[in-house]
Formats: sequence, structure tokens, C-alpha cells
Amino acid sequence: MKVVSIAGLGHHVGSEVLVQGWLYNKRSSGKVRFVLVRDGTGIVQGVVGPGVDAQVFALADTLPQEASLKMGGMVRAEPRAPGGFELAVTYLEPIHVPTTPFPIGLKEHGVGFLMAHRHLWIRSRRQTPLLRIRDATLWAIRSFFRERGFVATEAPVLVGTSVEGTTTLFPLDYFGTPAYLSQSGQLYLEATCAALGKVYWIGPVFRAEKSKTRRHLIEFWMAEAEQAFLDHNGNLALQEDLVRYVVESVVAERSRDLAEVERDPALLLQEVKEPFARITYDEAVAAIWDRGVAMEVGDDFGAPAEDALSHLFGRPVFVERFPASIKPFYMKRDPERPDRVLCADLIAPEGYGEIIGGSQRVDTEEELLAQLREANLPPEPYQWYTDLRRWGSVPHSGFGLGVERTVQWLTGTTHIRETIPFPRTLDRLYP
RNA sequence: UCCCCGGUAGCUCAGUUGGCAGAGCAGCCGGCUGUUAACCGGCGGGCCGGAGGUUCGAGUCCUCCCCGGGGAGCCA
Repeated sequence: MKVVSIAGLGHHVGSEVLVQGWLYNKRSSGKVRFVLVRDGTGIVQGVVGPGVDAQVFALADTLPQEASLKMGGMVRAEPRAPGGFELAVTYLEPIHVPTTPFPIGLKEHGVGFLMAHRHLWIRSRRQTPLLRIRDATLWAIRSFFRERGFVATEAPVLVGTSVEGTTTLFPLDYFGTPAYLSQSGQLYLEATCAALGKVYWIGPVFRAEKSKTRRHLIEFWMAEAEQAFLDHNGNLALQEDLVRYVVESVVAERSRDLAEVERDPALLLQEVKEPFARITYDEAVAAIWDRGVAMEVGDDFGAPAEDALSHLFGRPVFVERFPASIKPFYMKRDPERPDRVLCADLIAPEGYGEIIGGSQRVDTEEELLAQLREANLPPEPYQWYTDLRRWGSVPHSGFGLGVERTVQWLTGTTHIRETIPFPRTLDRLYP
């Protein structure tokens, strides 16, 4: 019998095939046994009916949840079967039979219990589609940049200096020298950008903030890009193209998984159909006040303010030109208004919040040194970075997209911890 | 760091005014010829998070501690 994947069973109707996987669940009714097997691509129901070998019946009765096995039989279309196809089982071969019950049952579990069993939780019905959609998201990002001629250039994860002066870093002992886990690869991308023109990387970054919300991870993945000769407006256009490309790719590629997690693909496509909304920081503050949320001009947006913005347009919105005082030192000032910077945050709709932060970068050494001073940062550790402005400095811009936040939006997932295989959260390093 | 909620069977939870520790699921045994987290009957299963206190009597009330969850701030 030919070994096939469950996702591809539709191509084998009428043929005898073999699937290899794990027993997800079993049910029975009189003389019929239903054996649900998952293989990582999907779940199929095997039916053990009249006329089948007694030994197969016995196995269908006794194999426990998460036993690994091979199941063979004829594929047939069956509207009563989950997924529309089922296997008329004639062959069952156990590979490994657990001797203790699988901890993750099919009924409800508490979050704490699930997180403590994350290594097993990822096998369950909602988690596998989420991880496949995450994969599709990462591939879409890579394809987009590749098609646009960007070069993948990795940034180091072990670094000696901070990127965002404000954010807390994880300190390390680097053979006697203080070092940190990177919170962003951006400064290094600005260097490789001057070597290669258009660059990107996708990698893990670390924030030692004691954040405890459904939108934060201690370790998360960023997709960052940097392009020479790209100005602020070009930067927004690039981000918009990327986000639309990712949404359309994921919807095209993983519609079955989106259905499995009960996310409406039509809504996602509609949200990226029109050009994204663009408002300035000042317009955003006015809109937030208008929605009855209190905040001061000059402050960054709090969670309620960001939520209000997120629901404003029914599509992603760029909030541009923030006050320089609340943004990092490397952002270029708005020539029309020197207390503002040429930056933008992209806020996803439906309350999913900020998924991109980006800006045009400072491109003269004098200006950069001045802004380091204003940020109370010492120039020495940043000398390699300020050096970039001494030889052939050009206008350049870039951004960082939060991969998990994006997957959260694409899948409609309430908590960010389900969008990465092994989330690192406050107070949880196991498993 | 701050605010709120919780901790009772392997899991999810109920437990009244302080008065004998409960259910569903999972496990095991049996039944059912199309199940959809199947269903029906039976069986086993407890350091009520920990320490102290009040009381004739504490899962229940009080104090402290530990652990978990939700949110804020900060950010992607």
C-alpha cells in the first residue's frame, strides 16, 4: 500500500493507501469503530466495520490516545466524516503503544496546565493549524523579500549595546565582557544595507520587560528590512505591499487551517483590499479623544488608545510622524516639523494592535551624534554605527514586523502564546 | 513593579449559614451496526496549595507565604 499524507487523501479516492500517524481519538457504535488518526498534515477518520479482521477490531478497541500507528485501507468520500474523506480500514499496525494515559484530553484544560505540557499541547487540534499558518507566514515573508531582490543577511543575537535605549535587556557574561541578547537587528541591517542595498532578516529578539499581557512574549521573532535610497513614503508602500502579500499568500495556501481555527479568510482579504489608512500622530490623538479615551499629546499610545485606533478603519492603519521625544535616537526628523520624526507604526485591525514599527533613519553623522546625546547614550559603543554616516551615507529606511503579532491577527488568536511553538513568557521557561 | 481573580480526584469544576468530600471527563469492566469532545450502565480514585490562628468543629472565617491566571505600564 502506498504511504500518503492525510491532507492529500482526496487525490486517492478508491485506492488502498497507508497513513502513518498518531491516534487522536476513537469512538465506537456497536460493531463499528471509528479511529481518528492525525499525521501532522490533518486528521482522518478510519472506519473499522463488518467483515474486518478480528485482530484489527481488537486494536481499534484497545489502542490509547496518541499511540503511534500505521493504518491502511481504501479511501472513500463520505459526507459524515470530518474532512469529507475516510478510510475503510483493513490494516492496523501499532508502532508504539503508550502505557500511561495522554495528559492532554479532548475536554477543556486550564491555561497553566496546558502551558506546563506545551510539548504535548502542540499536538492538539487547534495548535497544529496555528503552527502551519505560522510556517506559511514566515515563508510568505521570505518569498516577498526574495521576489523584491532583498538579500537575507543575519544580524547577531549576542550584542554589546542596546538598540532601543528604553527597553530592558537580558545581560550575559561574554568571557568577562558584559553583553546582551539582541532586542532588534536593525542597527546591523543598516550596515549590511550599505553593502547590499536591500536587506532583511528574520530572527529571534529578546525583551526583558516584565510584560504580562496577551500581546507580549519575552522571546519573539521579528522580520526586519532595510533599504538604501528609500524614503519615508517608500517605506510605508513597501510595508503595505508586504502585509498584503503575506495575507493573500496565507489565505491561498492555508485556507483549510484557517477554517479549522474558525478564521474567516474573506474578512482578512477584505481588510487588505483597499489601500491602508494613514493618519498622523496628531490626527490619531484627536481620533482617540473622539472615541472617549483619555491621553496627553506627546505621550505614546496606551493599550486602550491603540485598541481604539485598531477599530477605527476596518483595515490596517499607519500612524505617522510621532513626537521625537518618545521614539528612538536613530529616527530622522520630519523636515517640516523638527519635533516629529519620519516614522510610522502599522496597527492591525480588530484590536490586534501594532504589528510593524518603522522609520526613515538619520543619515548625517552630526545629526546622529546630536540625537545620541539627547537620548543620554554614550557615543563610543555606537561608533561603528555612526561610522556608517561617514562614507557614502544615503537616505535609507526600514522596519520591523512582529511575526507572532501578525500570526495572531491572521488566525484570530486571543493570546500570543499560541502563535509560537514554545512561548517564553514572564515566569515560564519550561518546557 | 502595580491592580484584580483563582488553587478541592490525573484533568475541568461544584461544595449552601462553619456540621460525613461531590459531579463530569480521563482510566478499568460491560453494552450499543455511522460515531462527530459519541452515548448508556458499573468500578477504582483526595496532604481540599503551605504554615499559623479563631472555633466544640474549618474545604468554608482571619493572617502570612508559595504557585497560577487576567489586566496595566512598556513594546512588535
